[in-house]
Amino acid sequence: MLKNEIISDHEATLPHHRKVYELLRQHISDGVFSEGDLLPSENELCALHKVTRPTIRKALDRLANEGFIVRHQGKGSIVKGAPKGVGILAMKGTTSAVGKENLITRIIVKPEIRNWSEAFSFSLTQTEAESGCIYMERLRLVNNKPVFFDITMIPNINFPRFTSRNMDNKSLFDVLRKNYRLEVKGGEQRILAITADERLQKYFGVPAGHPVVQLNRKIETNREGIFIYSQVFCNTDEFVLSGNF
Amino acid sequence: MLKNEIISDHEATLPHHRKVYELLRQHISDGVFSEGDLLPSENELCALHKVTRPTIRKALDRLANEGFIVRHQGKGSIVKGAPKGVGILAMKGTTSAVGKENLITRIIVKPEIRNWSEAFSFSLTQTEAESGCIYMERLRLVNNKPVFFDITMIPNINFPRFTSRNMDNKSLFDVLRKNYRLEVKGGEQRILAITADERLQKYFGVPAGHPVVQLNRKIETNREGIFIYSQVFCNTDEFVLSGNF
DNA sequence: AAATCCAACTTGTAAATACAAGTATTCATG
DNA sequence: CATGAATACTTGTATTTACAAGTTGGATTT
Repeated sequence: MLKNEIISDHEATLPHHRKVYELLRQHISDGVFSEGDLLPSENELCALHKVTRPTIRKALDRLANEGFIVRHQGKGSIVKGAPKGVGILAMKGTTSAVGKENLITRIIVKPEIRNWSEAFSFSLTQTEAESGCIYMERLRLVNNKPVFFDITMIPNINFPRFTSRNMDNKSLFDVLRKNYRLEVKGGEQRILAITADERLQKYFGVPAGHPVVQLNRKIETNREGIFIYSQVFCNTDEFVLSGNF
Repeated sequence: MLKNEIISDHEATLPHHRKVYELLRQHISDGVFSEGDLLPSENELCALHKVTRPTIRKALDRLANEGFIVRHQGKGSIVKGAPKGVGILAMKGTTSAVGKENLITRIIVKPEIRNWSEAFSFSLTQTEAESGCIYMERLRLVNNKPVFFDITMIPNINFPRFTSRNMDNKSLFDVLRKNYRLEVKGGEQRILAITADERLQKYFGVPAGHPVVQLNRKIETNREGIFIYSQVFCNTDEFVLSGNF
């Protein structure tokens, strides 16, 4: 395995099945394979990545489990497209389809170390309360219209260079997964309807009394006792929150 | 493998890893193992079920993935307890815990055969549109305060005596599952915030302009092409919509 | 007595192999 | 030409073997 020696640190330590998973997932997301396409057969992937079938199958197992592909015995693995919203609500236009190119993220408060003020309506564990948190605020615009305003808080446990990372176009979860091996598993969410306060009126450009969806989420990760807390406000005038379950 | 020969048909056809999974899952649900317990080690399970480690690991993989257990390298697999809510939003009080005894369902419109007016924001398949639908409206009260108002529409495909069933205290899904073998799998939901119209003002006892969560859901079933459509309005003043994902 | 090391666990990764079962194509036969 | 059988794929299941890596507890040493 000469090749591994020249690969950067955090990638070299990834097990093979994981690397194959990441690559295929990337390719599906990037559209190298599109919906309905037949993935290369397991044996072809074996030859490609120079690993054995159990290793490839482990990668495909996960892709199938997460809804990226559907496997058919005797036929092959068919690309399903987007991941099943892992409970993370995606947005869906009521008028026209919205591609990724129309989504702009504007950072209101860049990631910075803070003390926990509160975790919305959720209670913190002691270890979380003791360490500070990384705090950020973002505004998401679709077709140049502000739709989401979200506040995210992550326990401050050894994320080197995190606050200096450029988060503009990357998904926060992607950064955490690829660079820090922090994987989102699931969580709890609470939904309520409120009327826009002054700040939301300003961000969304809506009058007082305008109804807004508020979403409080406590998201589990693969690290024991580490949760990501996020509060999302959504102006559902033109775009509704949409998700699979 | 003498043992397998005397096992009933549908169990005999299950692969080993699946049988081990089902058994362990049952044992966790039944409390044979309780939360925090250490599961038997993989090698012990191998000996117990007379299979090899990869087979056992495949069963444990799934249990871990579904949240029944958490695995720790060098330590063992720890029982986590209940399965995660499958995304169906339950309600959670902001003030005090709410038991089931405080939930009352009031039927506004008893199940009746109608033509499809519309499936909220979802599009209907042709077969659905051709057959009529079973329509019902319900109001749910928690501690005698109205919290949910929901409209449910089900394709009218051979549900004998359905419209004459008493739905007062039974869950709609339970009736469908037990009497008609129609099982709910998952689905798509769209969430938006609105202000209460006259009807909701009346039902919820709120003033005009009051924010309300609206939930449009298209729910998949085990029967191909058969979906249940439901529209839920929720007054989140005292109770918020809460769910796991 | 306390600290250290080591051995005996645990789960994680990976290979090589074999056969079963489902699907699609090809080719021979009617 | 149409039908059906053979065959060359595909994924599914399962074993065997080997070593890596994390955890625990006991024995040894200081």
